[in-house]
Amino acid sequence: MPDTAQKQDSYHHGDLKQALLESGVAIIQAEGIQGLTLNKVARRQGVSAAAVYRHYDSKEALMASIAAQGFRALRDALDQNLEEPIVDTRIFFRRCVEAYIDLALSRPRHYELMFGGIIPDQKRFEELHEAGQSAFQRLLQSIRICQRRGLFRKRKPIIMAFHVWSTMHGFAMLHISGQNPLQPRDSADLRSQIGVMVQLLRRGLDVDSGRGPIQ
Amino acid sequence: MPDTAQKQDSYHHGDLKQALLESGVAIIQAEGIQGLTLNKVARRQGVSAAAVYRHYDSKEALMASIAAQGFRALRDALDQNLEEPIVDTRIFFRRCVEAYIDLALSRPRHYELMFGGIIPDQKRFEELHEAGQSAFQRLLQSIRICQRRGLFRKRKPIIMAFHVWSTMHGFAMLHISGQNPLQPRDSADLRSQIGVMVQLLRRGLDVDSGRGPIQ
DNA sequence: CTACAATGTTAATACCATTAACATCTGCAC
DNA sequence: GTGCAGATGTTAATGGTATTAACATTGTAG
Repeated sequence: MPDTAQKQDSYHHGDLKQALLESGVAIIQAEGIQGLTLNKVARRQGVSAAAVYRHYDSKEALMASIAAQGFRALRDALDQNLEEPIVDTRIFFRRCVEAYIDLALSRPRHYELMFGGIIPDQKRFEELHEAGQSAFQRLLQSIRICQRRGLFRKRKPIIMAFHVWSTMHGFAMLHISGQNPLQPRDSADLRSQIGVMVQLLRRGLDVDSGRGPIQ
Repeated sequence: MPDTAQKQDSYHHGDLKQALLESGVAIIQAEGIQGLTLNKVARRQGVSAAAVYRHYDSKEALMASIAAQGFRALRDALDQNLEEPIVDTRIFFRRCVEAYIDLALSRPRHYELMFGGIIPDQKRFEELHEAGQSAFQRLLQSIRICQRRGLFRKRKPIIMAFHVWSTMHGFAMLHISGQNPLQPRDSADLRSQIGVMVQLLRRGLDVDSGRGPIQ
């Protein structure tokens, strides 16, 4: 039997918890949040709906796990960028933003679950809260690198990180919900639009170039 | 009978459509999107659940109307700022951003309904689509004013407007969902955080000050 | 081997959205 | 005014939903 231990024709499933999570992700991608149903998730694994409750306290708890998985994917995407050797800081920053947006747009329904307010008090779910924090930590670290390498001013990095995050998140969310007024036709179009965002962000955050203090 | 015609003890309600909408808004504010139920909306008006279907095709259609109402409120907030005499363009822009954020944070659950992906294909609902467009138009106009008055560069205003919108929207959404890492304690704290955002946005968009072309 | 914990099952409950069939009211043609 | 048509309510039914309780099977620690 391969790594992912699975039993055939057995009363017990093997690793139902993980399997349910994967089914949940698949359903959300295919049918959106409204389409996610415990019955459907269970049926997909050939199991009764009540079986879900042996692994998740509620539908909400399952959704929280699905959302957490999304945050971990976000963290990994940023990590991957952090691991590559940095030759040009501007390119490093651009890749950071691209990694975020690409991930969000590649699984739009999943992203909506993470941020759409479907799960009210995210802090109630330990796993979800941690995953969210860890993703933000990677962004924070990326910002610090941009500061250290002289691309950004040396103000409180957490403030800058939140600003970058806001912009990326707003872009992703508006685009996903069909409210991007620029309506990019192809992926090259989208990429250049991301380029503009990166440029405007960078101008906002870059080192002072002969400008006086603000206001 | 006064303007808003209402009948007492009558089989017919008077203006049930509008009343249902208001109930829906109230429920969402109080209990969140999950708490919105046709039964509850109807009960609140002392009417059967089926009565709702005389005015809205589906629960989704009611939610679309509620969301549209939110977009109109957004439009009105921006309009109000546009109507005031502009003495300082920087202050005008700051007030524009403040108006947006204040409105979003004053009715967070409502805002989530508008943008959280709960209503999948917003363009299916004429009223909703129009309301969204009209709100964006006001933002666009505000940006044009900032350009005309020399605060912003004279690039395509739609690009700048979308960037500003992304940032404001991301800020509002992250804050609402409890993911603002700065955790402002009071409204003064929040206001200064908005101030930072405005400043960073403005730096990104302002007229070139001795900088060469980018990249 | 045996008892127990883990992990499945079925069946029941209460709520939900939606629809069909029926009831009442309002307004308009006459 | 009379009466009819359409608008706007009603109740009752259907099928789906989350959740729980009571029961069944299995893996495993002793």
